[in-house]
Amino acid sequence: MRTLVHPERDQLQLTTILAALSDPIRLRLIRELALAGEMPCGEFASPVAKSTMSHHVRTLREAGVLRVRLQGTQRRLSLRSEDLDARFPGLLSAVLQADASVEDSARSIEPEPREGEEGGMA
Amino acid sequence: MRTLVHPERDQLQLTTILAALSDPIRLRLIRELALAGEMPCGEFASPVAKSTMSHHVRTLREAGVLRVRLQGTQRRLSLRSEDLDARFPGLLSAVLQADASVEDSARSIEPEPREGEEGGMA
DNA sequence: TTCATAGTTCTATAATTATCGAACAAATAA
DNA sequence: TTATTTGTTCGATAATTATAGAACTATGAA
Repeated sequence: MRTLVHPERDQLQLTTILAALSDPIRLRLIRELALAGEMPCGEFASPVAKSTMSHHVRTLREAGVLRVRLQGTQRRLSLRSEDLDARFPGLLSAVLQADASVEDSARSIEPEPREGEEGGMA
Repeated sequence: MRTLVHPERDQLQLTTILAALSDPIRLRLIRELALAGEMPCGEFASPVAKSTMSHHVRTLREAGVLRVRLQGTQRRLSLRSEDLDARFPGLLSAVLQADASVEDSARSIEPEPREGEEGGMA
């Protein structure tokens, strides 16, 4: 129980990373991390239960988006910016710089309604 | 049955787009589109059924990643590069330029095994 | 009109995924 | 030692998603 599994840089998979980033809660976590540099898991205020948060952190870690460092009773999280930049140049910064206005916070509360298709066959 | 619904540029949502791009089949389609410019749905050789392909195209269209234009019996697809660039600068190009070596094609055939966690509590 | 082409929609199913609460585990403080 | 803090893991459930086949629709050609 000492080390956590993190994928190697050259094993990072684009689709896995995109999937990891496509969740509103995880995206918010990533953004806070980008600002804070390194922060403990629990510092992130989220509307979900502890076990759910644990699941999200695990998803991000296994995708290779962040690194988890054990320190005392807490796990300190940090973005794997260098690895991500090396393998997928520009991806992380594009995601971080993206306009976070309405959307993400909104989506985590209330998913947008499925648009009603207007047109018989399309 | 004339027009298809496409989200407006300013309604594009990052998480929705990332989710749309996180599927191996859809990612491959997007890459072909980026090369071919505009191409009919059916030109894309995929291992999935017609109805499944239709679902993927719809997902991409509703996310705002591509545009579908009706022409005769076929639907011509094209990337919404300008809209994407305007709203999320650098995102599409980062995804397109990403090393597509092993991973994506591989993942569509055989998903990578869930790594066995080694460590009691993490 | 009849047929072929291209794709959608419906229905169903299997697989993932998000979520939570309860029980557990490790490090540290009292 | 016992209790606290910080998080994980397990088991269950609900929601989403990928997939396919069958029936359907629209366009254009014979």
